[in-house]
Amino acid sequence: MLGGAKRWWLDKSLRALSEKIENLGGKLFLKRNTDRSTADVLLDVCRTHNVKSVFWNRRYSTSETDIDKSVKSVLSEAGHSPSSFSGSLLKEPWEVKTNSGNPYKVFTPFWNALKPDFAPKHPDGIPDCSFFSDFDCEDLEDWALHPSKPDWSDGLGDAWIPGEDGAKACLEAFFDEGLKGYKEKRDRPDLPNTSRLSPYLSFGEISVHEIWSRTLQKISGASELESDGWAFLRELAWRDFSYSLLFQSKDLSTENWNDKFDGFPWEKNETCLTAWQKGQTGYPIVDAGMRELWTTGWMHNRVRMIVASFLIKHLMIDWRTGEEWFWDTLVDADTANNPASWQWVAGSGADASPYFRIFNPITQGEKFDPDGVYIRKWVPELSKLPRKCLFAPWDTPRDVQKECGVLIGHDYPKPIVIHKQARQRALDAYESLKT
DNA sequence: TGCTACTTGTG
DNA sequence: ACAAGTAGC
Repeated sequence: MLGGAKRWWLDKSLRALSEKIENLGGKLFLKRNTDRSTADVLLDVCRTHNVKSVFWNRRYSTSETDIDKSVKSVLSEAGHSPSSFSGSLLKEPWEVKTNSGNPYKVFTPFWNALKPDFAPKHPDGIPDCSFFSDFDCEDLEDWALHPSKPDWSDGLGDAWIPGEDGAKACLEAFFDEGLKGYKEKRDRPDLPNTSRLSPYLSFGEISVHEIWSRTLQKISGASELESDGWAFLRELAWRDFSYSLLFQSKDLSTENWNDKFDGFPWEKNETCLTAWQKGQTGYPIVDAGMRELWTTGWMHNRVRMIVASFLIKHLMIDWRTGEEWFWDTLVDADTANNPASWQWVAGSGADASPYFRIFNPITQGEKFDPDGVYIRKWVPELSKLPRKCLFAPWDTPRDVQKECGVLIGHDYPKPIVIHKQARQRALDAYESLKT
Protein backbone atom coordinates (compact mmCIF):
# COMPACT_ATOMS: atom_id res chain seq x y z
CA MET A 1 0.00 0.00 0.00
CA LEU A 2 1.43 3.35 -1.04
CA GLY A 3 1.85 6.11 1.51
CA GLY A 4 0.07 9.44 1.25
CA ALA A 5 2.92 11.33 -0.39
CA LYS A 6 3.40 8.68 -3.06
CA ARG A 7 -0.34 8.56 -3.73
CA TRP A 8 -0.14 12.28 -4.50
CA TRP A 9 2.83 11.66 -6.81
CA LEU A 10 1.19 8.70 -8.54
CA ASP A 11 -1.81 10.86 -9.39
CA LYS A 12 0.34 13.47 -11.18
CA SER A 13 2.52 10.79 -12.70
CA LEU A 14 -0.41 8.93 -14.24
CA ARG A 15 -1.80 12.18 -15.62
CA ALA A 16 1.53 12.93 -17.29
CA LEU A 17 1.77 9.40 -18.69
CA SER A 18 -1.82 9.51 -19.85
CA GLU A 19 -1.17 12.68 -21.79
CA LYS A 20 1.87 11.16 -23.50
CA ILE A 21 -0.09 8.10 -24.56
CA GLU A 22 -2.96 10.22 -25.84
CA ASN A 23 -0.51 12.16 -27.98
CA LEU A 24 0.39 8.85 -29.60
CA GLY A 25 -3.24 8.12 -30.34
CA GLY A 26 -3.78 5.77 -27.41
CA LYS A 27 -5.34 5.79 -24.00
CA LEU A 28 -4.00 4.70 -20.63
CA PHE A 29 -5.83 1.64 -19.32
CA LEU A 30 -6.49 1.89 -15.58
CA LYS A 31 -7.53 -1.03 -13.39
CA ARG A 32 -7.20 -1.71 -9.66
CA ASN A 33 -7.40 -4.96 -7.76
CA THR A 34 -9.42 -3.96 -4.73
CA ASP A 35 -10.79 -7.25 -3.48
CA ARG A 36 -9.47 -9.91 -5.85
CA SER A 37 -6.01 -11.26 -6.57
CA THR A 38 -3.82 -9.54 -9.15
CA ALA A 39 -3.76 -12.72 -11.22
CA ASP A 40 -7.58 -12.94 -11.34
CA VAL A 41 -7.98 -9.30 -12.31
CA LEU A 42 -5.35 -9.56 -15.04
CA LEU A 43 -6.90 -12.75 -16.38
CA ASP A 44 -10.25 -10.97 -16.64
CA VAL A 45 -8.66 -8.09 -18.52
CA CYS A 46 -6.88 -10.47 -20.89
CA ARG A 47 -10.11 -12.33 -21.69
CA THR A 48 -12.26 -9.22 -22.10
CA HIS A 49 -9.78 -7.50 -24.41
CA ASN A 50 -8.46 -10.53 -26.22
CA VAL A 51 -4.88 -9.94 -25.03
CA LYS A 52 -2.18 -12.01 -26.69
CA SER A 53 0.89 -11.24 -24.55
CA VAL A 54 1.57 -9.59 -21.20
CA PHE A 55 4.87 -7.95 -20.23
CA TRP A 56 5.98 -6.40 -16.97
CA ASN A 57 9.00 -5.31 -14.97
CA ARG A 58 10.15 -7.55 -12.15
CA ARG A 59 9.76 -6.68 -8.49
CA TYR A 60 11.85 -8.12 -5.68
CA SER A 61 10.15 -8.35 -2.29
CA THR A 62 8.76 -11.71 -1.22
CA SER A 63 5.15 -10.50 -1.30
CA GLU A 64 5.67 -9.08 -4.79
CA THR A 65 7.50 -12.06 -6.23
CA ASP A 66 4.73 -14.31 -4.85
CA ILE A 67 2.14 -12.26 -6.77
CA ASP A 68 4.25 -12.18 -9.92
CA LYS A 69 4.78 -15.95 -9.84
CA SER A 70 1.08 -16.52 -9.53
CA VAL A 71 0.33 -14.07 -12.36
CA LYS A 72 2.83 -15.86 -14.53
CA SER A 73 1.38 -19.30 -13.93
CA VAL A 74 -2.28 -18.22 -14.28
CA LEU A 75 -1.74 -16.23 -17.49
CA SER A 76 0.53 -18.85 -18.95
CA GLU A 77 -2.00 -21.60 -18.36
CA ALA A 78 -4.69 -19.50 -20.03
CA GLY A 79 -2.47 -18.88 -23.07
CA HIS A 80 -1.72 -15.18 -22.61
CA SER A 81 2.11 -15.50 -22.92
CA PRO A 82 3.33 -13.65 -19.82
CA SER A 83 6.95 -12.52 -19.56
CA SER A 84 8.78 -10.42 -17.00
CA PHE A 85 11.86 -8.26 -17.50
CA SER A 86 14.54 -6.38 -15.63
CA GLY A 87 13.30 -2.81 -15.68
CA SER A 88 14.52 -1.03 -12.60
CA LEU A 89 17.93 -2.22 -11.44
CA LEU A 90 21.45 -2.00 -12.81
CA LYS A 91 21.76 -5.77 -12.44
CA GLU A 92 19.38 -8.42 -11.21
CA PRO A 93 20.06 -9.37 -7.58
CA TRP A 94 21.10 -12.91 -8.54
CA GLU A 95 23.63 -11.62 -11.07
CA VAL A 96 25.99 -10.07 -8.50
CA LYS A 97 27.61 -12.85 -6.52
CA THR A 98 30.75 -13.54 -4.52
CA ASN A 99 33.31 -16.05 -5.76
CA SER A 100 31.60 -18.67 -3.65
CA GLY A 101 28.29 -17.93 -5.36
CA ASN A 102 26.57 -16.14 -2.49
CA PRO A 103 25.07 -12.65 -2.52
CA TYR A 104 27.25 -9.88 -1.05
CA LYS A 105 26.57 -8.77 2.50
CA VAL A 106 28.98 -5.83 2.45
CA PHE A 107 28.56 -2.87 0.11
CA THR A 108 32.14 -2.14 -0.99
CA PRO A 109 32.87 -5.61 -2.42
CA PHE A 110 29.38 -5.54 -3.98
CA TRP A 111 30.30 -2.28 -5.72
CA ASN A 112 33.70 -3.60 -6.76
CA ALA A 113 32.02 -6.62 -8.31
CA LEU A 114 29.28 -4.66 -10.06
CA LYS A 115 31.30 -1.78 -11.45
CA PRO A 116 33.95 -3.24 -13.78
CA ASP A 117 31.86 -5.16 -16.30
CA PHE A 118 28.65 -3.15 -16.08
CA ALA A 119 27.34 -1.97 -19.42
CA PRO A 120 24.18 0.13 -19.28
CA LYS A 121 21.34 -0.80 -21.57
CA HIS A 122 20.16 1.81 -24.03
CA PRO A 123 16.48 2.55 -24.54
CA ASP A 124 15.02 1.72 -27.94
CA GLY A 125 12.66 4.69 -27.87
CA ILE A 126 8.95 4.53 -28.54
CA PRO A 127 8.00 1.17 -30.05
CA ASP A 128 6.60 1.16 -33.56
CA CYS A 129 3.12 -0.16 -32.93
CA SER A 130 -0.49 0.90 -32.95
CA PHE A 131 -2.35 2.17 -29.89
CA PHE A 132 -5.97 1.67 -28.92
CA SER A 133 -8.38 4.02 -27.28
CA ASP A 134 -11.78 2.40 -27.87
CA PHE A 135 -12.22 0.79 -24.48
CA ASP A 136 -13.76 1.63 -21.14
CA CYS A 137 -11.70 1.56 -17.97
CA GLU A 138 -11.61 3.02 -14.49
CA ASP A 139 -11.37 6.77 -14.02
CA LEU A 140 -8.33 8.24 -12.25
CA GLU A 141 -10.60 10.71 -10.42
CA ASP A 142 -12.34 7.80 -8.70
CA TRP A 143 -9.05 6.61 -7.26
CA ALA A 144 -8.93 9.80 -5.15
CA LEU A 145 -5.14 9.75 -4.97
CA HIS A 146 -4.92 13.48 -4.41
CA PRO A 147 -5.47 14.36 -0.73
CA SER A 148 -8.69 16.12 0.15
CA LYS A 149 -9.83 17.93 3.28
CA PRO A 150 -7.38 18.93 4.30
CA ASP A 151 -5.27 19.14 1.17
CA TRP A 152 -1.73 19.14 2.56
CA SER A 153 -0.02 18.83 -0.82
CA ASP A 154 0.82 22.48 -1.65
CA GLY A 155 4.46 22.04 -0.60
CA LEU A 156 4.77 18.92 -2.75
CA GLY A 157 3.34 20.75 -5.74
CA ASP A 158 5.85 23.58 -5.27
CA ALA A 159 8.78 21.19 -5.00
CA TRP A 160 8.20 18.65 -7.77
CA ILE A 161 7.14 18.02 -11.35
CA PRO A 162 6.23 14.31 -11.39
CA GLY A 163 6.56 12.40 -14.64
CA GLU A 164 9.17 11.59 -17.25
CA ASP A 165 9.70 15.19 -18.37
CA GLY A 166 10.25 16.28 -14.78
CA ALA A 167 12.76 13.46 -14.35
CA LYS A 168 14.79 14.52 -17.38
CA ALA A 169 14.76 18.15 -16.26
CA CYS A 170 15.90 17.06 -12.79
CA LEU A 171 18.83 15.08 -14.19
CA GLU A 172 19.96 17.98 -16.38
CA ALA A 173 19.66 20.42 -13.47
CA PHE A 174 21.85 18.13 -11.39
CA PHE A 175 24.45 17.97 -14.16
CA ASP A 176 24.39 21.77 -14.43
CA GLU A 177 24.60 22.73 -10.78
CA GLY A 178 25.22 19.65 -8.62
CA LEU A 179 27.65 17.18 -10.14
CA LYS A 180 30.72 19.38 -9.89
CA GLY A 181 31.78 19.07 -6.27
CA TYR A 182 29.32 16.24 -5.57
CA LYS A 183 31.86 14.16 -3.67
CA GLU A 184 32.61 16.94 -1.20
CA LYS A 185 29.26 18.68 -1.03
CA ARG A 186 26.68 15.90 -1.20
CA ASP A 187 26.58 15.87 2.61
CA ARG A 188 25.53 19.52 2.78
CA PRO A 189 21.76 20.03 2.98
CA ASP A 190 22.21 23.76 2.34
CA LEU A 191 23.78 23.18 -1.10
CA PRO A 192 22.26 21.92 -4.39
CA ASN A 193 24.67 19.03 -4.82
CA THR A 194 22.36 16.02 -4.53
CA SER A 195 20.46 14.81 -7.56
CA ARG A 196 16.93 14.66 -6.05
CA LEU A 197 16.21 11.90 -8.58
CA SER A 198 15.00 9.43 -5.95
CA PRO A 199 11.23 9.89 -6.41
CA TYR A 200 11.58 9.58 -10.19
CA LEU A 201 13.64 6.43 -9.75
CA SER A 202 11.16 4.92 -7.32
CA PHE A 203 8.34 5.40 -9.85
CA GLY A 204 10.36 4.23 -12.85
CA GLU A 205 10.14 7.65 -14.48
CA ILE A 206 13.83 7.57 -15.28
CA SER A 207 16.04 4.51 -15.67
CA VAL A 208 19.23 3.85 -13.71
CA HIS A 209 20.70 2.76 -17.03
CA GLU A 210 20.00 6.15 -18.54
CA ILE A 211 21.43 7.93 -15.50
CA TRP A 212 24.53 5.74 -15.65
CA SER A 213 25.24 6.30 -19.33
CA ARG A 214 24.47 10.05 -19.23
CA THR A 215 26.82 10.43 -16.26
CA LEU A 216 29.58 8.60 -18.11
CA GLN A 217 29.01 10.87 -21.10
CA LYS A 218 29.27 13.92 -18.84
CA ILE A 219 32.58 12.89 -17.31
CA SER A 220 34.23 11.58 -20.45
CA GLY A 221 36.69 14.22 -21.55
CA ALA A 222 36.05 16.22 -18.39
CA SER A 223 38.63 14.84 -15.99
CA GLU A 224 37.69 17.40 -13.32
CA LEU A 225 34.29 15.67 -13.07
CA GLU A 226 35.59 12.13 -12.94
CA SER A 227 35.77 11.55 -9.20
CA ASP A 228 32.46 13.35 -8.63
CA GLY A 229 30.77 11.27 -11.33
CA TRP A 230 32.00 7.98 -9.92
CA ALA A 231 31.02 9.01 -6.40
CA PHE A 232 27.51 9.63 -7.73
CA LEU A 233 27.35 6.27 -9.55
CA ARG A 234 28.53 4.56 -6.37
CA GLU A 235 25.53 6.01 -4.53
CA LEU A 236 23.25 4.72 -7.30
CA ALA A 237 24.66 1.26 -6.63
CA TRP A 238 23.46 1.47 -3.00
CA ARG A 239 19.99 1.17 -4.44
CA ASP A 240 20.91 -2.11 -6.15
CA PHE A 241 22.57 -3.27 -2.92
CA SER A 242 19.35 -2.58 -0.98
CA TYR A 243 17.37 -4.58 -3.53
CA SER A 244 19.84 -7.42 -3.22
CA LEU A 245 19.17 -7.45 0.54
CA LEU A 246 15.42 -7.21 -0.02
CA PHE A 247 15.56 -10.14 -2.41
CA GLN A 248 17.35 -12.29 0.15
CA SER A 249 15.10 -11.27 3.02
CA LYS A 250 11.73 -12.62 4.06
CA ASP A 251 10.49 -9.18 5.04
CA LEU A 252 13.09 -6.44 5.25
CA SER A 253 10.65 -3.85 6.63
CA THR A 254 9.55 -5.87 9.66
CA GLU A 255 12.39 -8.25 10.50
CA ASN A 256 15.82 -7.37 11.82
CA TRP A 257 18.41 -8.48 9.29
CA ASN A 258 20.58 -9.28 12.30
CA ASP A 259 18.31 -11.16 14.68
CA LYS A 260 20.50 -10.23 17.65
CA PHE A 261 18.39 -7.07 17.69
CA ASP A 262 15.17 -9.02 18.24
CA GLY A 263 15.52 -8.56 22.01
CA PHE A 264 16.29 -4.84 21.91
CA PRO A 265 14.42 -2.92 24.65
CA TRP A 266 12.70 -0.32 22.44
CA GLU A 267 10.73 2.43 24.17
CA LYS A 268 7.13 3.34 23.47
CA ASN A 269 6.70 7.08 23.86
CA GLU A 270 3.92 8.75 21.88
CA THR A 271 4.85 12.24 23.09
CA CYS A 272 8.41 11.94 21.84
CA LEU A 273 7.32 10.24 18.62
CA THR A 274 4.90 13.06 17.85
CA ALA A 275 7.54 15.69 18.62
CA TRP A 276 9.89 13.94 16.18
CA GLN A 277 7.23 13.65 13.47
CA LYS A 278 6.22 17.30 13.76
CA GLY A 279 9.76 18.67 13.95
CA GLN A 280 9.43 19.82 17.57
CA THR A 281 12.30 17.99 19.27
CA GLY A 282 14.19 21.15 20.19
CA TYR A 283 17.23 20.07 18.13
CA PRO A 284 17.23 22.42 15.11
CA ILE A 285 18.92 20.14 12.57
CA VAL A 286 16.48 17.33 13.43
CA ASP A 287 13.45 19.60 13.30
CA ALA A 288 14.59 21.21 10.03
CA GLY A 289 14.79 17.79 8.42
CA MET A 290 11.44 16.58 9.70
CA ARG A 291 9.76 19.77 8.50
CA GLU A 292 11.44 19.58 5.10
CA LEU A 293 10.04 16.04 4.87
CA TRP A 294 6.53 17.07 5.87
CA THR A 295 6.46 20.02 3.50
CA THR A 296 8.18 18.64 0.40
CA GLY A 297 7.96 14.86 0.78
CA TRP A 298 11.72 14.64 0.63
CA MET A 299 14.71 15.06 2.96
CA HIS A 300 18.39 15.47 2.29
CA ASN A 301 20.28 12.19 2.80
CA ARG A 302 22.66 13.43 5.49
CA VAL A 303 19.71 14.78 7.46
CA ARG A 304 17.85 11.47 7.06
CA MET A 305 20.76 9.80 8.86
CA ILE A 306 20.67 12.42 11.62
CA VAL A 307 16.89 12.22 12.25
CA ALA A 308 16.93 8.42 12.05
CA SER A 309 19.79 8.21 14.52
CA PHE A 310 17.90 10.59 16.82
CA LEU A 311 14.69 8.51 16.76
CA ILE A 312 16.46 5.20 17.20
CA LYS A 313 19.15 6.18 19.68
CA HIS A 314 18.17 9.36 21.50
CA LEU A 315 14.50 8.36 21.78
CA MET A 316 15.12 4.60 21.58
CA ILE A 317 12.04 4.15 19.42
CA ASP A 318 11.95 1.07 17.19
CA TRP A 319 13.38 1.71 13.70
CA ARG A 320 10.19 0.22 12.20
CA THR A 321 8.20 3.16 13.56
CA GLY A 322 10.50 5.54 11.71
CA GLU A 323 10.36 3.39 8.59
CA GLU A 324 6.57 3.60 8.63
CA TRP A 325 6.59 7.39 9.00
CA PHE A 326 9.02 7.76 6.11
CA TRP A 327 6.94 5.32 4.07
CA ASP A 328 3.89 7.55 4.48
CA THR A 329 5.57 10.93 4.02
CA LEU A 330 8.36 10.42 1.46
CA VAL A 331 7.66 10.84 -2.24
CA ASP A 332 10.62 8.53 -2.86
CA ALA A 333 9.65 5.82 -0.33
CA ASP A 334 11.19 2.68 -1.73
CA THR A 335 10.50 -0.96 -0.79
CA ALA A 336 14.21 -1.72 -0.58
CA ASN A 337 16.01 1.55 0.21
CA ASN A 338 13.71 2.64 3.01
CA PRO A 339 13.91 -0.42 5.27
CA ALA A 340 17.53 -1.17 4.34
CA SER A 341 18.60 2.35 5.28
CA TRP A 342 16.65 2.36 8.55
CA GLN A 343 18.28 -0.93 9.47
CA TRP A 344 21.64 0.51 8.48
CA VAL A 345 21.23 3.32 11.01
CA ALA A 346 19.78 1.01 13.67
CA GLY A 347 22.79 -1.27 13.39
CA SER A 348 20.56 -4.26 12.70
CA GLY A 349 21.16 -4.20 8.95
CA ALA A 350 23.76 -5.65 6.59
CA ASP A 351 27.07 -3.77 6.53
CA ALA A 352 25.43 -1.49 9.07
CA SER A 353 26.65 1.43 11.06
CA PRO A 354 27.58 0.07 14.51
CA TYR A 355 24.87 0.77 17.08
CA PHE A 356 27.30 2.73 19.25
CA ARG A 357 27.86 5.24 16.45
CA ILE A 358 25.50 7.86 17.82
CA PHE A 359 25.28 11.16 15.96
CA ASN A 360 25.55 14.26 18.08
CA PRO A 361 22.70 16.40 16.72
CA ILE A 362 24.49 19.60 17.74
CA THR A 363 27.84 18.96 16.10
CA GLN A 364 26.24 17.34 13.03
CA GLY A 365 24.40 20.61 12.46
CA GLU A 366 27.58 22.65 12.91
CA LYS A 367 29.49 20.40 10.56
CA PHE A 368 27.03 20.00 7.70
CA ASP A 369 25.00 23.23 7.87
CA PRO A 370 27.87 25.49 8.94
CA ASP A 371 26.16 28.78 8.11
CA GLY A 372 22.78 27.65 9.42
CA VAL A 373 21.14 28.27 6.04
CA TYR A 374 19.20 25.00 6.11
CA ILE A 375 18.09 25.44 9.73
CA ARG A 376 16.98 29.04 9.16
CA LYS A 377 14.98 27.96 6.10
CA TRP A 378 13.02 25.19 7.80
CA VAL A 379 12.92 26.48 11.37
CA PRO A 380 12.10 30.13 10.70
CA GLU A 381 11.34 30.93 14.32
CA LEU A 382 15.09 30.65 14.94
CA SER A 383 16.13 32.62 11.87
CA LYS A 384 17.13 35.78 13.72
CA LEU A 385 19.41 34.02 16.18
CA PRO A 386 23.15 34.54 15.63
CA ARG A 387 24.83 31.65 13.87
CA LYS A 388 26.60 30.39 16.98
CA CYS A 389 23.27 29.95 18.81
CA LEU A 390 21.52 28.04 16.01
CA PHE A 391 22.70 24.53 16.85
CA ALA A 392 21.97 24.53 20.60
CA PRO A 393 19.45 27.37 20.95
CA TRP A 394 18.62 26.51 24.59
CA ASP A 395 22.03 27.90 25.56
CA THR A 396 21.20 31.32 24.11
CA PRO A 397 21.26 34.01 26.84
CA ARG A 398 17.78 35.23 27.73
CA ASP A 399 18.41 38.81 26.53
CA VAL A 400 19.63 37.59 23.12
CA GLN A 401 16.50 35.43 22.82
CA LYS A 402 14.38 38.54 23.48
CA GLU A 403 16.30 40.62 20.93
CA CYS A 404 15.82 37.91 18.33
CA GLY A 405 12.13 37.50 19.03
CA VAL A 406 12.27 33.88 20.06
CA LEU A 407 11.83 32.51 23.58
CA ILE A 408 13.13 28.99 23.89
CA GLY A 409 10.47 26.93 25.63
CA HIS A 410 7.73 29.20 24.25
CA ASP A 411 8.29 29.96 20.55
CA TYR A 412 10.55 26.96 20.00
CA PRO A 413 10.70 23.88 22.25
CA LYS A 414 13.38 23.09 24.76
CA PRO A 415 15.16 19.82 23.83
CA ILE A 416 12.92 16.81 24.60
CA VAL A 417 15.94 14.82 25.75
CA ILE A 418 19.38 15.83 26.97
CA HIS A 419 21.94 14.62 24.45
CA LYS A 420 24.49 13.31 26.93
CA GLN A 421 21.94 11.39 29.00
CA ALA A 422 20.13 10.00 25.95
CA ARG A 423 23.39 8.84 24.46
CA GLN A 424 24.35 7.01 27.64
CA ARG A 425 20.90 5.39 27.90
CA ALA A 426 21.21 4.10 24.31
CA LEU A 427 24.68 2.69 24.97
CA ASP A 428 23.44 0.96 28.13
CA ALA A 429 20.50 -0.58 26.22
CA TYR A 430 22.87 -1.79 23.53
CA GLU A 431 25.09 -3.29 26.20
CA SER A 432 22.07 -5.20 27.58
CA LEU A 433 21.70 -6.98 24.23
CA LYS A 434 24.99 -8.76 24.66
CA THR A 435 24.16 -10.40 27.97
C1' DT B 1 29.15 7.91 6.19
C1' DG B 2 31.09 9.04 15.10
C1' DC B 3 31.58 10.56 19.74
C1' DT B 4 33.72 10.89 24.02
C1' DA B 5 37.07 10.55 27.50
C1' DC B 6 41.47 10.24 28.22
C1' DT B 7 46.39 10.44 26.86
C1' DT B 8 50.53 13.04 25.58
C1' DG B 9 52.97 17.02 23.91
C1' DT B 10 53.41 21.99 23.68
C1' DG B 11 53.27 26.60 25.61
C1' DA C 1 44.86 25.86 28.27
C1' DC C 2 44.60 23.34 23.94
C1' DA C 3 45.80 20.61 19.82
C1' DA C 4 46.47 15.96 18.29
C1' DG C 5 46.16 11.14 18.82
C1' DT C 6 43.57 7.01 20.19
C1' DA C 7 40.85 3.33 22.74
C1' DG C 8 36.42 1.86 23.52
C1' DC C 9 31.66 2.28 23.27
